[in-house]
Amino acid sequence: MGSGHNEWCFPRSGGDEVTDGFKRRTPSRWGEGGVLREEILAAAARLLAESGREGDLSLRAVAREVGISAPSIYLHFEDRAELVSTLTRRAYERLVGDLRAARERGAVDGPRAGLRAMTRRYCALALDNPRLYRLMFGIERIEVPREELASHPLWWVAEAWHDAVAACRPGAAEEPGDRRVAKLLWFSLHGVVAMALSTPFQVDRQALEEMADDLLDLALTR
Amino acid sequence: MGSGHNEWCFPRSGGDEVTDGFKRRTPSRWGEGGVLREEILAAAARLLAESGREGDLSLRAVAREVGISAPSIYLHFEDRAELVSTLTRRAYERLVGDLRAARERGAVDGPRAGLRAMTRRYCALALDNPRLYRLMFGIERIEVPREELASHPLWWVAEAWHDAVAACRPGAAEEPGDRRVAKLLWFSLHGVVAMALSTPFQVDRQALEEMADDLLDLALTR
DNA sequence: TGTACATCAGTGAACGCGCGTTCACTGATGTAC
DNA sequence: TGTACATCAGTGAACGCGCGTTCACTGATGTAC
Repeated sequence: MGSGHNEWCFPRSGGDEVTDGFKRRTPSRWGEGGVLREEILAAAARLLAESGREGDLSLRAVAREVGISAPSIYLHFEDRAELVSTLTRRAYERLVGDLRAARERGAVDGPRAGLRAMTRRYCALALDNPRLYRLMFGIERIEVPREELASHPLWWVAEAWHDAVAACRPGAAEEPGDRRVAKLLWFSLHGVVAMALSTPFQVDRQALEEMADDLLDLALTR
Repeated sequence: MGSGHNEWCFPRSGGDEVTDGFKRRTPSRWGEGGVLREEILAAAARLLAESGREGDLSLRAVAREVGISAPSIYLHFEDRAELVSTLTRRAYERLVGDLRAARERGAVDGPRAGLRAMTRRYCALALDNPRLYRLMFGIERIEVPREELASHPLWWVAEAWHDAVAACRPGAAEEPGDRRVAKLLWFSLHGVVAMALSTPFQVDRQALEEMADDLLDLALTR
């Protein structure tokens, strides 16, 4: 179904099942404890991608998926909350990186082509990683704690959009206008994507991209 | 904070605490069992409005809120799922009714004013009932069972938008165009509203309405 | 009008479950002398 | 080179919790005769 290269989850390691006789995971070498930390994050990402929302992601399930005991997770994360927040933060980082890279590639044909490429990439990533998209934008947390407001990773995403939009509107000086347009474009795009994911309306990849193109035209025209 | 008339939740009955000595709820009269059913739904709506997502809404909490024992709920609902689905279905019904009513009131100044009124109402309802809005549109269920697809209440909402948009574009004949525009408008509006609710970006009522107006202009222009 | 009985609305106690987290432990890997 | 010890990575058993659901019950309200 998917072309594959858009997927953010990690392949299962797989070799472990063969050595089923071992009860214990052979401990990492000294100083290599970090390896397990990554395995845990990968397993959590896999579970999330396969089914469920953040709320359904349990420490015990993650431990099962990795093949370790549940308490082992506490060697690498303070608690469940830290695991989840690490997962989300990485998702945002990766998203922003991907968006910027896509824009850069597209921008060889001009800033507008760059923005368009970014828009398409956004759609593709959302369609290919629906649960991860929901984790980031699914209105999971209606109230964000005050102290997180300023440093919230969503601002990085906002910046990426702003940069891409500003490049298309060289009528400089009026920066607030750029911000406004960028917000409108991104938010609208989010709406289209979110509705496409929540499914009753069948929106295939092509229809989604058409709507995205429409939005882009509307936002930049006039 | 809120003006009040937009809120969909129900006031707590309140009198019960006084008669704290009673252990048992005095049973309803014969044939009046339905009363408790409504109380249960109201309590569930209240809990949902005050905090939490659908997943956090537990039968036991609802029972506590109503002041009855947990098993009593089974006299009125098959199981938890039926309670929740009843709640959601009503939310959709109410939403559609409200949107149509708002449009009708606004339409005395023409179809476009009607659509505009509907748009504003949509924003207001979402802002005043964020959890309920999330219950309806929060991408809670990424995969909807096939058999629910055709009869999903979201289609009612889609119809309401389509009707309102079609009235503004008397260039009849091209019905697919209307559908397309209606979808784009609604989905975009959803995106703006959803982002406003998920908070890191402070979008107040006025900013939200401005963005909504922009979307309306963009969707209907050209 | 009185009495036996059916019906209805609601209850307390208990079930088994998976969860996050804590605790005292095991055993391999490294270091000091 | 050998031995005692510190350190590190990971574990099994147990805790208390709230949950959805089932069960046999209670007691008031109505009906039949």
